[in-house]
Amino acid sequence: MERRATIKDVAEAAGVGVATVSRVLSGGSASPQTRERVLAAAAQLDYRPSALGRNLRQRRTGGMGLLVPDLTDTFHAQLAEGVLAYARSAGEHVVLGSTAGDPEQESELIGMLLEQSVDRLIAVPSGDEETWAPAIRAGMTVVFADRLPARPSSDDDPSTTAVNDLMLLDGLSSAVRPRPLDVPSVLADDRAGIRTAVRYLRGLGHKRIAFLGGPGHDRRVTAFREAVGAPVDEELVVFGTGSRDSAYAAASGLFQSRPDLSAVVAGGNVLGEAAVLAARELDLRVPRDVSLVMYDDVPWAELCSPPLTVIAQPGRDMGYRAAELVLRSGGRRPRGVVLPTELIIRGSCGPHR
Amino acid sequence: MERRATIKDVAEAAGVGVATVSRVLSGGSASPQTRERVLAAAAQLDYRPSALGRNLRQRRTGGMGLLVPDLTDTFHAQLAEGVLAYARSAGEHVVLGSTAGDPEQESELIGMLLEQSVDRLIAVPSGDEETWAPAIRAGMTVVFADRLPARPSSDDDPSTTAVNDLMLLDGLSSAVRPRPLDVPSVLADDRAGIRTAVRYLRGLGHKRIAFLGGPGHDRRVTAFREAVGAPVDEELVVFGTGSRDSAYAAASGLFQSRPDLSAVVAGGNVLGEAAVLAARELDLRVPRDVSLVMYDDVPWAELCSPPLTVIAQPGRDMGYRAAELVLRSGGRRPRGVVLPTELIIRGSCGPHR
DNA sequence: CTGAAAGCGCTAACAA
DNA sequence: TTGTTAGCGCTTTCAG
Repeated sequence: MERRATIKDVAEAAGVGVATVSRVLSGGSASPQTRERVLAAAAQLDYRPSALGRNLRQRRTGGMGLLVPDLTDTFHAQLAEGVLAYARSAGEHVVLGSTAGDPEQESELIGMLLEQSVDRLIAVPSGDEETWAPAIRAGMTVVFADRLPARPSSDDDPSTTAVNDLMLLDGLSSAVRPRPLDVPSVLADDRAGIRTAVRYLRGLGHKRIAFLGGPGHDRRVTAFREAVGAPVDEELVVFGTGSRDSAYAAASGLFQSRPDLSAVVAGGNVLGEAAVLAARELDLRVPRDVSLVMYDDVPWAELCSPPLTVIAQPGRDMGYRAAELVLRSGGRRPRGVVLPTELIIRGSCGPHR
Repeated sequence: MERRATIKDVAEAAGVGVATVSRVLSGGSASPQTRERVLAAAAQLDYRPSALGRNLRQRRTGGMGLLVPDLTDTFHAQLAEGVLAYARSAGEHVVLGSTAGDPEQESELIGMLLEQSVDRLIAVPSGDEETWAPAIRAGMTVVFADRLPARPSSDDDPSTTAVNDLMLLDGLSSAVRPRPLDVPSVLADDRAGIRTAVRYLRGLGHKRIAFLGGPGHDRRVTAFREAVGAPVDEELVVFGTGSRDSAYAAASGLFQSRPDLSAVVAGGNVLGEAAVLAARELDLRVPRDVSLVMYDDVPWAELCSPPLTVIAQPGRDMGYRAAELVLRSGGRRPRGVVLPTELIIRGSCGPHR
């Protein structure tokens, strides 16, 4: 690798000082002729400013980090494409990490980004607020996408609720709970999406509607409970851990333990996939025996027979907006964004029989 | 963002010189007690060495770049997951770019990586060898995955074939063609995969087998032609440009213009998707009216009715191996790797009728 | 075994 | 408008 030209080389070639080169190249003021000469010299030497020097000087790497649980989940891929699209238009780079939904890996990746001085980060979080506190404390600009980190359970670690004698108690509550992270986010309107789906199924005559959830689907479950109304049949609310296998296990278990259910709402495309597979395996026909609506619109939803009715969320847009937020938050702390979902009716839901 | 501790802070706290801290932290030699004190001070200050300083000093950013055409193509997502997995295990980071199959964007991204001094790059290339020459010349270690850049067409630019009077002609051929890029690669055994698929279809009695290709599928088309044997019915070999729309158009056009075809081999999962959609739209039943085998095994292949027969290539492994290659090529120029494919027979192929 | 010092390439004061 | 200079945080000779 032959040494690349440095700013010094350009300065010499143009017969000016390095500062002038820097100025010209970053659009500062300079006399037309100086500018001309610098530009010529730079072109001549095929000069490309090194981000290394600049980064060190400015104590920060440009670009942004992007942390998702799993790229083979098409929704995350869509989100990533959105982020990349905005980043490209802004001339910034993206450092990608995939966490497998594991808070520990997430922490490590945050640490890695910190080490690289990447101080902007978009994440589909897996860990809870405790996982994320270090990043915030370190001064990273963080934007959450698709979901928020869980509040740490208040009785998780009793020792933290013990009175610390150096701590100024404001006498409000005995359980001292940190206040929620103040981080902007780009979310889909899960509540509306789920509600619409449940109402749709209700309108079709379904009474026993199940919810198949995964990690990070808390807001969706809550919306589901709310939409079906009390009393909620808790056996009809089941969870996988994020992997395709566990999603399949959850779906299959659900179908087998509650053959009386007539519809299921899958909280994400991996769970929807599992539901279709499990139903087929158990010889349940969709929608004859069971109606299915899946969160996430993905290209293959249309390939199923029948094509899947879905709650579409704009994955790509969400990524795009998140990147926009994380790059343009100039000191301000913009509040998050909630994007609309849409119920796309295809063929996987039928009347209750 | 409160200033992070620097190596200097640690040195002071430990009462040693910065060089000593550097040595201890990178496993150099030091007396046990010195080491102890440095480690203690570092822990105490929560010191994390900044990659910025190190990078500048070593004139290179660690990590690697990864360029793929489109992450929502599940194969690329699998590949990316493989790369990320190896990178994580090696403690390296990954800068991701998506090119949309556009050589120009690819060039820009290469430029961006060069600017960041990322000198290792894994790519599913879209541009031809000319696009890639700059990266190689700049001294990047590149590894191609899934496919190789096309050789530039020799009659592309007639001026390059003119005799340059400063050029030493070795008198071999009049058309001076640059020799192929010497870049290691991780490929699937396309030839075997396609051949197996074609033989399988032949065995089922199919005579008019079509190939639905996309950008970068040259090796697959060649294998296809070879497998079906001369004379090849050229109307049965059609291409999309990479987008889902164009894939659909190609598939639909193929089915409509040649209703006599009885089987199609899709060169990638996006094309397979398009074929399924187009067939359904035209009321062609799979496999009754047309048999389909798709390159790439993706989770949704099993969701189709009937489940798709596929030529599986190990996307994740390919990414993993590529990352391994790009990181461990210590000066050596390892030859590439070819991984086996597997024909997974599901339900989308039937006997010719 | 350890420390002092010289940069890596760049930008931002500060002077001229 | 320009040039000079002082670092950013780190590694790495080179002396001691």
